[in-house]
Amino acid sequence: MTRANEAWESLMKAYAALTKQFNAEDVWGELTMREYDVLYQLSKCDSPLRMSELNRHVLLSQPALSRMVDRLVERGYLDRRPDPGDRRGVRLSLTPAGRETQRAIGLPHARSVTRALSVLTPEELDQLAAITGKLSQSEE
Amino acid sequence: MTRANEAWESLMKAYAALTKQFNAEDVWGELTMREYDVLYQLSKCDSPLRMSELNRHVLLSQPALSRMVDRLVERGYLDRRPDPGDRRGVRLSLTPAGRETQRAIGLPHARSVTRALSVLTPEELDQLAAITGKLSQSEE
DNA sequence: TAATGACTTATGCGTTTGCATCTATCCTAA
DNA sequence: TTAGGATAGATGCAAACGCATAAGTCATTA
Repeated sequence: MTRANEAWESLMKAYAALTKQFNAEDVWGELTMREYDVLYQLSKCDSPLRMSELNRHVLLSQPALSRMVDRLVERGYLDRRPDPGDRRGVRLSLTPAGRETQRAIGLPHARSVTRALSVLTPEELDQLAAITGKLSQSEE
Repeated sequence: MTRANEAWESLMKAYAALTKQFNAEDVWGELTMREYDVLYQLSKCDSPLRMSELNRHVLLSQPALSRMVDRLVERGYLDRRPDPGDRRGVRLSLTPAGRETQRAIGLPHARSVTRALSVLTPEELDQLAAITGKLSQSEE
């Protein structure tokens, strides 16, 4: 077992443990965690996002994301309109209700995250962010 | 945005990017990545594992795991038998075919992992393993 | 400008998932 | 010993998923 494999296994284990814990918390309201993730990704952009771009940040297949967006539009959280510059594509953004819902869930969830990671020192948090940042960057 | 939240987001992003990359590689044969994970977890234990114990290591709901085990038993990868000490429970282990399949997939996959994490120095790999280890430990 | 191939999103379809619940067994204490 | 609650795993069912592919648009080149 190489160092790299141990590190990856440990990362997966931490991801699974934390994800399960966050999922079990009673903060998600009318959304699933995956749906919240879509709203969160959109909340970070002020200009509308392309489906394909959003798909890069979400752990879902393209068809699954397409249908999840369907449902979120239907339910009034998302605005989907044709991209004027490229008629193949769409531009996605949060509706006011979507933004509101994202905030309402994001606040308590952010507190859970802070609490769960409070076993790490500030230095360790910085190291973790730096190292994982390096990993996702190398994929592009 | 606190340090903790930045670290968690960066961890999620790295997990998503790497998972997608590994999933796209042509090493999984007749298994999905999730199924492989079950076989891998079992390959690490020499004594049979309880379903509930296995469930702690896998990112699946209890019913979903129960049925996935069903299918893996059906397909000849897993052996499921009643636990003699607790008649509510079952004891899961790999069949020879299951062990063989796990190895056949595990080898090339481990190489992919090594390659993907080769952007990190040995020190960074150790730090990553230590920090994420601390995170999953604090959940127990 | 017409043809070819790449790209973006949507849809058909069979499989898998999660939630709620059920059954069976275990454990504790009256 | 037996009633009540906890725990382990399985099952019914609707919702969501991934794979393969379709439909529409763009970009290149002949």
